[in-house]
Formats: sequence, C-alpha cells, structure tokens
Amino acid sequence: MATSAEADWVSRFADEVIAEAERRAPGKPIVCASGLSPSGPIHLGNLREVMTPHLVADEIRRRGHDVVHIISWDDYDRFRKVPAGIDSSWSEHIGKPLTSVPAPPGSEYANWAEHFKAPMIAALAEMGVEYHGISQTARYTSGVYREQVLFAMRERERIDAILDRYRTKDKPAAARKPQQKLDEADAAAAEAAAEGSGAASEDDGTADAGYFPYKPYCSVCERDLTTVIAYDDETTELSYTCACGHSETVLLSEHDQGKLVWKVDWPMRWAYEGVVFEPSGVDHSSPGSSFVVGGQIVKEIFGAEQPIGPMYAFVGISGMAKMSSSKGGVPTPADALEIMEAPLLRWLYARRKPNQSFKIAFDQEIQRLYDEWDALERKIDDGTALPADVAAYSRAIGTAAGPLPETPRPLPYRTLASIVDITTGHAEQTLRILRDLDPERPITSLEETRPRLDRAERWVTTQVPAEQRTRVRDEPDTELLGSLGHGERESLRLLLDGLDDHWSLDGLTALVYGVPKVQAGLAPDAKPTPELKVAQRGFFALLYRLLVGRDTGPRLPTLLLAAGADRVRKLLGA
RNA sequence: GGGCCGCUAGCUCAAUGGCAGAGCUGCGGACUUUUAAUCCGUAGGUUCAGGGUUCGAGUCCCUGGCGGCCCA
Repeated sequence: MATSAEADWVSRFADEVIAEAERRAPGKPIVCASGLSPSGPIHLGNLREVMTPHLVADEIRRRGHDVVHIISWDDYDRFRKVPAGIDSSWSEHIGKPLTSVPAPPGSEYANWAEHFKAPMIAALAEMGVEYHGISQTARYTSGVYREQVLFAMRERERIDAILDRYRTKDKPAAARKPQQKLDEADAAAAEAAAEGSGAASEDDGTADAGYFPYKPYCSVCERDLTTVIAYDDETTELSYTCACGHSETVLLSEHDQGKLVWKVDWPMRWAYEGVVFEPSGVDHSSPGSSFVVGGQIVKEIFGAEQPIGPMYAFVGISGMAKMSSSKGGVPTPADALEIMEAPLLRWLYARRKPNQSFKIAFDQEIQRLYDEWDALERKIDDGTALPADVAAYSRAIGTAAGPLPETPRPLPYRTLASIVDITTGHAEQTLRILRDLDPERPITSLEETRPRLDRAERWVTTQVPAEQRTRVRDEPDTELLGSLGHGERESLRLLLDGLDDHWSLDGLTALVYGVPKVQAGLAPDAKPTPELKVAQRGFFALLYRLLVGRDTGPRLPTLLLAAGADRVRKLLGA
C-alpha cells in the first residue's frame, strides 16, 4: 500500500481522518459526509461535494476500516426562487420545503426535490459512488431531531450571541457590484453553487420577539413566511404568525413542521452524525459563513467537534454547447457521463487536489484528455507511471467494491469520433471501418469498442459544432466539375477506375497516393518526391472539395469507405 | 474594508524542508498519413518580488504585487 512518501492528497486525508476518528470515537464507523440541495439541477460543481468525501471514504474502506459516506439531501430547505424556464405560477410555492413543491411540468417525479435528485442518484450509481442517502425532510418530519431542536431553542441566547459576533450593524447599502466578467456558464455555476451550499443571505432566525433558531413551516400554506412570536421553554409552546394570515400555537415537543435555520442545522447534524470529514465550497471561507459559524456552534453549543473540512474550488466547463445543457444552463454529471466514461470523470476529480479548480472538457479538449488517459494506462502497464498518477488512476477505475465497467478495446477517442462523424453512427459502416483498422486483430463486434464508442458518438452529435462536422455532399458540385482541367479529370478517372479493385482501407490508401504518381509517369509504388507530395496534396484537396465541400477532411480512405462506392462515383462525376 | 485560495517551462500542472519534474505545445528527425495522425529525439526555469528562519526554502515566517472567489 501507499507509503507516506508516495501518498496522494486522498491518502493524506485518509491518514488524517482515520487518526481523528480514532481520537473522537474509537471503534465506531468513520463518518464522511456530503450535503446536496436539490433545488435545481445538481451540476458538476456540486459533484465535487460528493467526490471529495467519496474518494477519501473509499481509501479508508480500502484500508479495511468501517466507514460510511452520508449524502444529506437538503430537501427540506425552502424553495427560494422560480428558475428560468419554469412557469411563473410556481412562485406561489416559494417558501415551501422542496419536497412540497410540485415537480416541473412533465416530470414523472412526485415533487421538486425528487425530480432533481433522480438524475444525480443515477449518475452516482454509474460512477460507483457508494453512500447512505438521508432525506432531511424525512428526518425533520418524523421527529428524529426533536431533542436537538428543543435543545437549540433552550440555548437560543447563546446561539444568538455567537451569530452576533459576525453580524454587521448596517445591513442595507450593499452596493451593487460592478458588472462581472464571468461568462454565462460561470455565473450560473457560481450562483448555483452558492444556492446549494445555503451560504448566502440565509435568514438566521432573528425576529422582533427575540432570536429563535427554529423556523416553522406554516400548517396552512406550508410556506416559511412565519414569525415566531413566543416560546415557552417549560411547556415548549411555540406561537407563530404567517404572512398568509394564519397563526397558531403548537407544542414543539410534538410538532414536526419546521426546521432549524441553516447555520444551526448544519452543526447540529455534524454533532448528531459524528461527521469527521466533510468538505465545503470556497464560498464558506469568509468570516461569518455557515462553515465558520458552524464550527463555533458545534463546539460551544452542541459540545462536538467540527469535521475536517477542506475547501474545494469551483469546477469549470469548457465548450459546453448551449443547447444541451440540461435545462439549467450548467451541465450535470449525467451530461458529462454521456460523453465520457465513468472512470474518466472520476479521474478528473481524483487527480486534482480539492483546492485546485479545473475544467471539464465538452469541446475538442476531450480528445486530448482521452489521449492522456490512454497514455497513462500504457505507463501503468509498463511500470513507468509516477506514484501519484498511479494513485489517481486506481481511484478512477474502481472502488473498494471492485472495478467499474471498461471498454474492452479502447480505441483512441479521436479516432472513434472521426469515424462516427462520417458514418453518422451507421452501425454497419462503423463496424466495417473499425474492422479494417487493425488487420492483425480485427474488431468483430461494435460491443468490443463500447461504451467508449457510444460516448464518442454522443459527443460528436451533441457537442461538435455543425461547421466542424463532415457532411458528405448529396449532389455533385457540377460547377466545380465543369471547371476542371484535363489533368484533374484524368486523376478522377484513374481513381474511379481503381475503386472496385482497391475497396479496402489499405487498397484505397495505395490508390489515392498512387494516382498522382501514375499521372506523373511513375510507378504506383515509387518513392515520393517533393513535387509529387505537392501533387498529392492538390489531388486530395480536389477530392475533399467534391466530396465534402471543403479543403480538408477525414483521411480519404476512411472517407471513401464511409461514403460508399456508388456515392463516390456520383459525386466525382462518373 | 475583511477573509479564503492561487502564482513553478509558451500552456495545464507535479515536487509532504533535501539534485526543480511530467504532459501538451515548440523545434529536429522518421513515415506514401489529412479535421490537432503516429513513433523517436530535443529544447525549454531569476519557482511573482523583497526580506527572514535553516546546513539546506518552490515548500516555513513577514511584507508587498497580481489573479480568482466569498463576505461586508
């Protein structure tokens, strides 16, 4: 196993967490935690909230310790605002728990929270992330946190005093910030991240009647537009009014409609679950943030310790086509898994330390990424990979539970992309080209190249701009054909005459290079001269013009095979 | 105004106080190869600046600069 000299960041955290857990709660399962708010699409930035503890927990599990990774679904949080694209009538639900808001129109799910949890759950399963999901709605409405709620109310003055250390006197006057130079995706991601972490502009529970760390959801309208006006520690009688006009008095010792405010809720759960490791976004790094305040509350009020909590930086996106960003503008893990295999996505999160930001490629960069991945695999095989690279690789391809599915014949992604581009995904043609790629070890079934083939195809169809796609002409370019000189006509004739006898990848390769040689009076297998190379290039450009209407394109033999002999004859004016 | 993080080769990043290193790009070569093909070779550095601690600092401390973000 990894010694300290070759440990990566995951291993180092695992060391620390194991030691801490041993000190805090010897003999009990080690608890790592993530929190996710299903208030909208759960995007690739939020995935870091899960992957960071996942990787650490997995390392701990690999070492044979008992460990649990909790994902807390903050589905009892209030519905804050109606996102763009949703009917404005949803505004009547603002203030309700996310589990009490109807799912977006057309959804098969019971409510807003379930609708956005579902794709994340599917993605985590595909990525091999093992976790214990906890619905905060279920926790609060079943009274699990009863004692913690009553305790927090009893201690409200001390909590208020802690919060007060960070309150600033003059609330308003928050000068509008100058126009940021973020592009749309970044801005949306930053906003979504802030939403998810519950950091910004959270009502901390201050009211005229005093401070109360508990906020009831109204029994009539379900919204949290409530104000606590009285509370009795002895009887636990709590009186509130709601903006809807309703008012009532309930026994908090029996009442289950409401929750602790975020800055108290989070530390309460650290204490309740005994969380040893939980990361947080960089937006928690300022004084007064819920992470900083929570650290004091968990210690001074709940008598527990704050988790070891690395701050993680944002995850960016490069080149996401506007169209397919799933309804929210920011791509989700499901979006990424459409164009890359799960180990690749895991690798991105494993190889960078949490405090490093990185980008996930939806553009051409993904080809480079895959090249790098394949090169790493070769280095692992021949033993020349660096220890940290080996660690990241092993965390990417599987978990303590076993390896993730892999592609049996991992052909270069760029090759697959190029092939599906020109065959437009046609299975028979794709297989024919794949079979001819390596005659020594011919591919006999598309299955051998899956799932990578499917990811490449998905990438080509959803992410490659139309102007970069190869589109074989439907009709011949009669104008260009008509303007050709004698030599050019002759070259096309030589090519067409040879088509039937050279209809294979190698045959066509010899043919397309041979035509200019024959024209120059050389033997088809003559060594190329500089002049000949110029002639070849000119000939190729002519063919590309006639076949795809541009000067360049996929390698000609592949292109000819994909287009088919009949179409080639038609387009070349036979 | 306060805070967090970052700054190392052209780019993306390694280096846990102990010889500054990879990938890509570039350059040279091989190849009958083409949407950034592949293989071989090679170059590339005031580690943001200044000071301090140390036998030894990219790494630790202080001051400053620049960038990103958060809070006010």
